[in-house]
Amino acid sequence: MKSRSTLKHIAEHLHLSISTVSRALKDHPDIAAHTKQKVRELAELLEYEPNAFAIQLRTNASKVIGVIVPEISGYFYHSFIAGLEDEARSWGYSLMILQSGNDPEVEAANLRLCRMNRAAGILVASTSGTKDLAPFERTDAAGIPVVFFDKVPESRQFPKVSMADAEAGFLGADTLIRKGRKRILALFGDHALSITRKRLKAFQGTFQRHAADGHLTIRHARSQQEARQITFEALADQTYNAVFAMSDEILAGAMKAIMQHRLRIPEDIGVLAISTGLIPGLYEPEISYIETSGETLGKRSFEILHKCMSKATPLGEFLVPSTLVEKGSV
Amino acid sequence: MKSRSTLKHIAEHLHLSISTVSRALKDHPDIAAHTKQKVRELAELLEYEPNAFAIQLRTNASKVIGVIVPEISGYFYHSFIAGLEDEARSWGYSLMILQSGNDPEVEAANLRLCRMNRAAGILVASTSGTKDLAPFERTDAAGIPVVFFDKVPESRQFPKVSMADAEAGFLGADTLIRKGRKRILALFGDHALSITRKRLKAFQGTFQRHAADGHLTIRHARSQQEARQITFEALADQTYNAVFAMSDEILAGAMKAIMQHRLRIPEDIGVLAISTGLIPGLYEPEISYIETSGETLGKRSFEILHKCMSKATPLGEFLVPSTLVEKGSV
DNA sequence: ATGAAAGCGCTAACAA
DNA sequence: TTGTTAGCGCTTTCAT
Repeated sequence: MKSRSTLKHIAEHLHLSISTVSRALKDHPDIAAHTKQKVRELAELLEYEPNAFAIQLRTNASKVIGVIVPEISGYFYHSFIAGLEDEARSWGYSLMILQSGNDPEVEAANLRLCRMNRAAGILVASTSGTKDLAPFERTDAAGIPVVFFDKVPESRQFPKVSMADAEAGFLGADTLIRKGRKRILALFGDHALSITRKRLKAFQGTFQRHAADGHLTIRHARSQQEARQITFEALADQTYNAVFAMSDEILAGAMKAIMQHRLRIPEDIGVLAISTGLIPGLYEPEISYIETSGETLGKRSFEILHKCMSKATPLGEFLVPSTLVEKGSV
Repeated sequence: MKSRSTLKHIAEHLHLSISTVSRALKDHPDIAAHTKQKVRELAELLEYEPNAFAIQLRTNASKVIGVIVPEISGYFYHSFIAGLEDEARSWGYSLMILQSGNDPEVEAANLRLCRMNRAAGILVASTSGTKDLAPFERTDAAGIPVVFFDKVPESRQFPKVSMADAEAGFLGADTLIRKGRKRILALFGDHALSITRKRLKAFQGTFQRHAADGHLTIRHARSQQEARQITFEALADQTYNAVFAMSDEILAGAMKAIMQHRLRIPEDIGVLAISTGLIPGLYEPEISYIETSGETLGKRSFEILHKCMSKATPLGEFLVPSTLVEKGSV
C-alpha cells in the first residue's frame, strides 16, 4: 500500500516547518503568497489528503452526523435519509447510518457508537419500545446534540421534528368532505403510536364538525394484510363512497381490496391517503394524497440539528407541513 | 458539556500508568486479575468510552465502510443498504452513506471523503457516466479496497458483485414459455446500460431457442411514464398474452397501462417482472417476479469486501442468483 | 505485572 | 512571515 503523504513530507521537501505548510494549505493570511503557491503545488503533486482522524482528534469534533432509524428500507425512512444526505453534504457533513431494527438495546448500542465517534450530532427515530431516555440525555450532556424525528418521545427535553400530523388528518377529512364524500371508511394504524392518534383525532374532529350528516367508520390495521382484509370486508356492501388511508402501508392493503372488488376509482369509490407519494403514483388512476415528504423532513431535520450544533438548542416540536396532491382519485 | 473521561483519568485515580489501564481494559493476560477488576469498575463508574479518533489515528484504520450510490431512495438501493448495514453491524462496522446524484464529479468527491476518513473499504454503485477509473485505482492503491456492486464498470481490475442478470433474463423467458405465454410484450430499460443488455440477451436468446413459434416484441423505456405509454399502445389490440418488465420502475408503468385497459390478470394478460418484491406485492392479484434481492446483494457485497479487507483480493464478478417468486399473475 | 516513552498527523499558542 | 513546541487519547515496544 502506498503510504499517504503528510504535512511532514511536504515540509521536508520544501525545507519548511510543518506549521507553515499547515497554514499555507488553509490559506492563512500570515503566509507569503509564493510560499502558499509552492506548498499547494507540491501538495497536489504528492496527492496530499488531510488525515481526518488527526484533525478530529485534535479538534475533538467530526463532520459526521449519526442517524438512527428502526429500518432503512420500508415505506418512509429511505426518503428521509436521501433528503438529509443532500442537505448534510451541502454543509460538509456525512451520514453514519445505523439501523436499530426497532430494538431498544440495539438503539442504545448505536447511540454509544455515535458517541465514540464523536458525531457532530445525532438524529433519532426512536423504536416503539424506547422508554428510557437516559442514554440520550447522557449523549446530549456530553455535548452531542440529539434531535428526534418522525417517531418522537413525549418528553419536552429534546428538540423534535415531525410531520404535521394533525394538519394532515384535518386536510384528509376536509378534502373528502369538500368533494362530497361523506360515507367514509377511514383506516388508521396502530393506536398505540402517537402518530396514529394525532392523525385520527384531527380527522375525526374535522369530520364531526363539518359532516355531521355523514357516516364515518374508523378501523385500525397493523399491517398491509390486515388493512386489506378489513377493507375487503367493509366494502362488500355499498355503504361507503370513499376510503381514507393514513399511511402508505395501509393504502397498499386497501388498494388490493379495492382491486379485488374491481371497483372503479373514483366512480365507485374515492380514495385518499397520507403518503410520501411513491405508492399512490403506482396505481391507475393515481391516488390523491396528503403529502408527508420524507425528503423535506430530512432537510428540515438537518436544519434543526445544525442550529443545535452551533448555538442555543431550540427546544420544542417543529412540524413539517403537509399539502394535498390531487390526482383525481377522489 | 461534560468532558469525557480518558485512560489518563482512570490511571490517575487508581495510581496506575496509562498503559496498564489500557491493557486492563483489553483483558491483556499480563495484567493481574484484581487490577483488571478495579480498572473495569472505575471505567464503568466514570462512563469511560474509548475515543475512536485516537484509536483510528494510532492504528490508521477505521471500522467504517463507505457506500457510494447514485441515490438512496428509489426502487433499489435502500434495500441494498439495509441488507449491508445488517451484515456490517454484525462484524462491528458502520456505514458512511454518500449519494452521488449520478454525477461523476460528486462521486469522485465522495471517494475522496472516504479516503480522508480512512474507510476500511468502499462499496460503489457507479454513476452511468463514470468513465475514469483512476480515482478508484488510487484509492485501492492507498490500501482501501474498492468493490463495485450493481452498476459495475467493464474493467476486470476490481471485484464486482451484481445480480445474475443473464440468469434473471433466462428465468423470465423460461417461465413465460412454460406457462404457455408465447405472445409477449417485453419491456426493457435503457439499452446503454449493461444490466439491460445482459437481461435482454438472455431473455431473447431463450425465447428464440424455445418458442420459435411464439411472438416477441422488445421495447425499451427509460421511465415509468414511457413504459406506461408504450404498454398502453401495444395492448390496444389483442396481440399479446403476457407482459414482461425487466425492472420495478418499468413494471409500475406497465401496470398502469394494464389497469387503464382494465385487463384482468392473469385471465386477459399474464404479467411477470424482475423485481425486489415490494412493488409486485402492491397489486391485486400480486405479480409474480424474478427476485433480485437488494438485501441479499448487500450482504453478499459485504462478504466480498470483507475478504478484500483481510487478505488477497478475490478478483472477478460475483453473481447473486435470482429465484422465481410465483404469485399467480402468469 | 507494571511503567516510561515514543509517536500516529495535525492544530494553535507562543516565540522569534 | 516562519518556526518551535505542546498536546489531543491511544497503542505498543522496550524497559524494569
